[in-house]
Amino acid sequence: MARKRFSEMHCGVAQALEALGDWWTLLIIRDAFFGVRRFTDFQASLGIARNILTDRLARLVDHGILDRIDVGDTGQRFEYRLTPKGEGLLPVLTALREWSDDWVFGPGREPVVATEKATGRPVPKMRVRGADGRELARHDLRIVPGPGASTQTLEMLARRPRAKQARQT
Amino acid sequence: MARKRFSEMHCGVAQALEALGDWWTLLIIRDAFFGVRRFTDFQASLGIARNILTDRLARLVDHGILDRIDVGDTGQRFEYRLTPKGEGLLPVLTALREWSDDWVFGPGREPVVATEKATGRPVPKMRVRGADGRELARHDLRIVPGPGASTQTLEMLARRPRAKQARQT
DNA sequence: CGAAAATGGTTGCGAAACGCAACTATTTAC
DNA sequence: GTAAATAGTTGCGTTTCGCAACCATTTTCG
Repeated sequence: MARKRFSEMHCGVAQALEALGDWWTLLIIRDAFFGVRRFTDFQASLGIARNILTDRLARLVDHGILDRIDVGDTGQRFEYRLTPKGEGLLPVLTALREWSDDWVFGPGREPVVATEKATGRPVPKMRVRGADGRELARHDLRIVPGPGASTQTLEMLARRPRAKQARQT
Repeated sequence: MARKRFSEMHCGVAQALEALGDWWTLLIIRDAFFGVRRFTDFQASLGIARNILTDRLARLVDHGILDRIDVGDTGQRFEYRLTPKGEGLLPVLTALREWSDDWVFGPGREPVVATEKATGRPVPKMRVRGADGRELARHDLRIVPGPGASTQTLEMLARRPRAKQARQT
């Protein structure tokens, strides 16, 4: 058994990772956001092996992230298009891109910039913000059980993690 | 050759994926955000194989996302802690969790909820917003070359993707 | 109409990655 | 001083991945 499945983990991050499958998946979705729809175009754009691409596309269709529709007039010819669920991944892709803009490329070295089509102005960076609009950092947050919390979730949240400071209580 | 490397792709999403490596990596980081710091605790929390955990932690340290620090008073005892670069992943984790809240669990079934420590109120969902604060969807965005654009980037952006509509020009 | 190219895959093979269990070497607790 | 905890490493068998070759339709072009 090579890959462990995350589906049984009752955690949003794990569930998202389960659906997105592996790294190729997000690159496929990125291409889909750019307007790529055809098998051959994904393959040429990403350089992914064809059998893997077949598998990933099928998995994305199973998860309701892409639709596979026959656009052939007489015979069949397929296109893969983002569903609303797939389009909902825009914040995920944006967060990933902005993170590498900040921490991999660095300011002034961004390979691409997102702008508003209407105004041409750059899109401000996405941040976690409170109800008052102020940016929140890790320690400003408290994760509490939600309406769908399982016992597994509860015990995970109850666990007080050890750290060096708390060694001699 | 099993895994293809994304490092040579001049794309922010690909670069982020390169650094984050594979799915375990983000779960490790999620645990780190929850306060987990010890090898054994990561292992117990995730159920990850120990050799894989060793590899992933080392890779995260190489990428500057975690620091491995010796907290031993006499001998050595290690802890892995998020660096600022690692803490910068908060929007990525948040976007993933919110996506599965919206599309996997559904409203009213969220396993966990992020609240503001100061007020106790739930943290509003993160969205891509324009300068005027309005939410932007996929088609409101235009991706243009940034200051660090390579020829590879330019030709990718120049490519007009085929779609069924454009078949008979 | 007929040949060639494009499209959208599937199959087989070798290499790399993964999961599991066992083992090890320090360090800490009792 | 012995036992347990910590932080790994090693070996082995299974799974997945990348590559190249192959295949069945469908479309294009002369």
